[in-house]
Amino acid sequence: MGDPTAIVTALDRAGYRLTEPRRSVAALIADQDGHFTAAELVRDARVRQLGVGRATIFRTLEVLEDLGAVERLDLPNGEHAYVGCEPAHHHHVVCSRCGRTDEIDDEGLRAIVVDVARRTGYRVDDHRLELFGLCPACLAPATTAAATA
Amino acid sequence: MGDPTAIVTALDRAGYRLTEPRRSVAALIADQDGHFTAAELVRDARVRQLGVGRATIFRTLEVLEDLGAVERLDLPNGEHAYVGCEPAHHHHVVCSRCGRTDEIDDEGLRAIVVDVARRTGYRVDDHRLELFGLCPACLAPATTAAATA
DNA sequence: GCCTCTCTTGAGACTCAGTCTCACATGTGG
DNA sequence: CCACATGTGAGACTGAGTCTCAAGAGAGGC
Repeated sequence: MGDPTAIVTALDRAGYRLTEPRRSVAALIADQDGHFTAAELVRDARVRQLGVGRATIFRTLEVLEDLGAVERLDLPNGEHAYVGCEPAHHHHVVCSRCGRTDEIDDEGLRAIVVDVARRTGYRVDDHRLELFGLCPACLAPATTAAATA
Repeated sequence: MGDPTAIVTALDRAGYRLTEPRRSVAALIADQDGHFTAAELVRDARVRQLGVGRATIFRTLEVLEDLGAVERLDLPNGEHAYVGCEPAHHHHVVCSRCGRTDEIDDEGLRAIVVDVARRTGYRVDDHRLELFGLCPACLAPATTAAATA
């Protein structure tokens, strides 16, 4: 599906070595649909016989998160998942059924943050917004079924 | 600090038995300042020699979360924490230094959710917003120090 | 007050994510 | 093409959270 190049160049630009395992992880991530967990990458790597160790996958994800090439989500069930994404501040809508994610921008939220800061007296440094629901594709059969029933 | 009664009555109303261990957990929670982790409750329980098992603490937290008497937070470092709170939909600002949390209401967010749904085509069923920063109390010495320096 | 029945509990085994260590391998700049 | 810092894999380790199961204890009925 995706193209690992963006991840690889991000690593390169940040001064990390372009090692074989890192390229493999980049390729695995580029191939994910929607969000994915570290465990899934580990499994995929094993299936494809890439010979990439567990520790390396965790380490690479950590690096990529620092670089903003990947973002971490906290799913409602408590799992930690990741999504490959553009390195700019933004948020995600996550499909609870198929795991697809879309990025949403920050706009309206900024006003809320400012307002909350004013009302509570906190200095707000960081925030996280995650929306969960059904994506259009998963929604379609549901509505059709409802109409048919 | 807090009063465990609210938690106890919430359990009662929902038809759960008011057992000694549950009362203990309610008391522990009421005594927490700001957010707390399951591990902290376990430690506190051991320190106070309450004789409440680990499993019970996890189970009670789960029940209380269902009842909305407690809400789960995902801290930026990946830890799962809880806050005792009113059983109504809302969000939290969390102090990164002292762990204090304040509730913030939903208002402005609703508009964002609707807007995102319209633009992405998702049906948004659930959302989570968490703000992180410094509370007024932790902010005060920082600004004072800055002014002095 | 006490009995019974069901819900709840504690201990500890278990699972699984994530981290750490350390000897070995490999990019990269010179 | 060499040297050496950086990165890697195996596997031990940690700690959160779950599960099981026999034993314990609320709560309603008598």
